[in-house]
Amino acid sequence: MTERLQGNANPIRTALTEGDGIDFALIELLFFAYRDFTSDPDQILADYGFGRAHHRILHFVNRMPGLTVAELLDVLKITKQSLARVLKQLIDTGHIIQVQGPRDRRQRELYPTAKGRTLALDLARPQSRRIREALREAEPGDRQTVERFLKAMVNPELRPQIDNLP
Amino acid sequence: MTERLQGNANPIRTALTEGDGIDFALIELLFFAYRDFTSDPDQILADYGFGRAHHRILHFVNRMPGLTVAELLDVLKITKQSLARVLKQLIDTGHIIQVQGPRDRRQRELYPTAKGRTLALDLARPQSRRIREALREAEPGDRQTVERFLKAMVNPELRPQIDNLP
DNA sequence: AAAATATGTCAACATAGCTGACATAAATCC
DNA sequence: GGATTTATGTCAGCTATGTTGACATATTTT
Repeated sequence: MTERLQGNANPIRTALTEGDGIDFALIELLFFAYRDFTSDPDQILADYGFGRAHHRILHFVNRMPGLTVAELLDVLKITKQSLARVLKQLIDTGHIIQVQGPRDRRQRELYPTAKGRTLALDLARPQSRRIREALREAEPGDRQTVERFLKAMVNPELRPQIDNLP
Repeated sequence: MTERLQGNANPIRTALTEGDGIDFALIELLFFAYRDFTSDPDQILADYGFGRAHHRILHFVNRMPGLTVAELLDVLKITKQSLARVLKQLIDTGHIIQVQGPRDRRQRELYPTAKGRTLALDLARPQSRRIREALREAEPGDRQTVERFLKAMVNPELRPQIDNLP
């Protein structure tokens, strides 16, 4: 009665395994795959003093040129204050430019410059190469299987975001 | 000659597409899938005042009970100072306990407590459920296709880390 | 006994997120 | 046409998680 006053502090020496009803294999594969997938662009970004946040903004501005600040916030799911700092840097360095909305002049349409387009491609290339390598020995239908799985991992209400891309 | 003194600042109005030789479909699917995959545990962690860093530590301590601090640093690829702060919180809250290494008494073996095991399971369950749902209408071989793809996305030299898990 | 190793700790710093409050210009509503 | 709403920007302060560098302690190895 005198021991373990604040809860059971005994070490558990057995490992959690698939036997516990959890799909650890895929949980861990997703973790490791994403870690290395993002490491490629991270190295390039470091040369510019940029981070992953810059990458995401640059990516979507290149994929959806002319999108507004509000639309970008919706895709990234961050606050405008958080976006502002990073976006400002991309504008100051001439990777992105803002154009006043033609219909609604309150809006700021975001476009890449030639410089921003080049960087976006430089960042995407090693990621695309990694994917190509990973699929090199895959069977014909495998690519679509992977696509279907990843899409099914996305919240249903957010899947339209994916379909809206070119 | 007077305009555009500092580089071409013209907006590019065309979108980057698959036609540019980049696998945007899978790049974006990985981004969205991972974003939502991590959102499940993030909500639970917030109740404890924990973040993703706590989750990763707790996960691997539960999957490899008795691993040393050095081994954990190797898996997580962070500095010991960064680990220390978060690990200390998990120890102070009774989720993890340290045991002096039996052979080498400099080492600290890390074990989950019953409380830490419970939380690890609570965090893994929604992720596992999401994966199960995503595979619900998959064909028999599809799971292995996805596993093979994700593993192939990991840096070759780091794949042994995956094989070392139970 | 000396050197190397495993861990812990202190201090200072950077990035990228957050909340809350407030400002401005433009569009919309009545 | 005045009031309200909307899109964006900005200031200030806070948090989480990472970094580097320096140094301390205990223990093992040489």
